[in-house]
Amino acid sequence: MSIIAYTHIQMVMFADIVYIFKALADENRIRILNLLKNGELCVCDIEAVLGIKQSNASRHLNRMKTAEIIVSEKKSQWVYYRLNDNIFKRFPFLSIIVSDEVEKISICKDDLALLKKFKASDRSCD
Amino acid sequence: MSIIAYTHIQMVMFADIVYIFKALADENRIRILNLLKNGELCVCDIEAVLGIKQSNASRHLNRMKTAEIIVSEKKSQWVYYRLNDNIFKRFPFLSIIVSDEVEKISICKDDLALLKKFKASDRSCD
DNA sequence: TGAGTATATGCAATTATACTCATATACTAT
DNA sequence: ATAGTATATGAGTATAATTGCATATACTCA
Repeated sequence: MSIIAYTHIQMVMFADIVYIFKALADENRIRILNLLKNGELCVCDIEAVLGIKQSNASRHLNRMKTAEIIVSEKKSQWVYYRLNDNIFKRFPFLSIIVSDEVEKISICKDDLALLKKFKASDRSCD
Repeated sequence: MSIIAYTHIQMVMFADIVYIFKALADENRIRILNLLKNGELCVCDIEAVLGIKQSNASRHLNRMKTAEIIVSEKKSQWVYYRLNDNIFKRFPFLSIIVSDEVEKISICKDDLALLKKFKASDRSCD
């Protein structure tokens, strides 16, 4: 690895960071990030816990995927979404939000309990 | 001070945090926060550095004031805006954004240079 | 008091966002 | 192949956000 690699400073484009804040500026999407902090989930999990329409859940996930906050992986008929480790390393404040701030929100706590219940039920896909 | 004060856990309402993200989800407002990190400024400073209309600057400032990210103080005919220390203590990720992330954005560096030049000129109000 | 300056705000136009319904696509299992 | 399930997406609607212009308000200074 050349010395240039060590002296390289990663500039952030406005588009990147403003787009990230836009992605965070929605109650449903914060709730989704909260759900994803313990591992990957498919669209139907999120749809069920948040109590929103499938198309709506899919669009929120896509918005965060475009902002590179989450990534997706198709496994047979399901698409699993998870937090994008790379962006969390690049923007450390994101980790604080997902680990600390979300803890303070009561709906988010409820969501985690509901997710656990849903995962244990026979309505979950796995 | 009673023991209750020490055991009190501050819950965060969704409205609060989502509103903060909405306030951050705009290029002009991020640029304003960058300008304010070294101290208070009046509306005309911001208007000049960002090259936006006065009414627009005023509205962006008001949006962040409503989200409690900044506070204002009237001094004779000027209104000075500055970062709200309280909210930065309450939401530590805000400090990271304003100190670290904004550093990586080239327009923000340019803005600081422009602000310095503007403040030294005779067009500045102080 | 009157002119000038700084800031806020009503109104209107434009654009962006969130949501739903209906449908398309992709995959599974019989 | 066919039916069923999971996900994505086009179209339409409703609401919110951004901006500029014009104007109102508040203050200063001569």
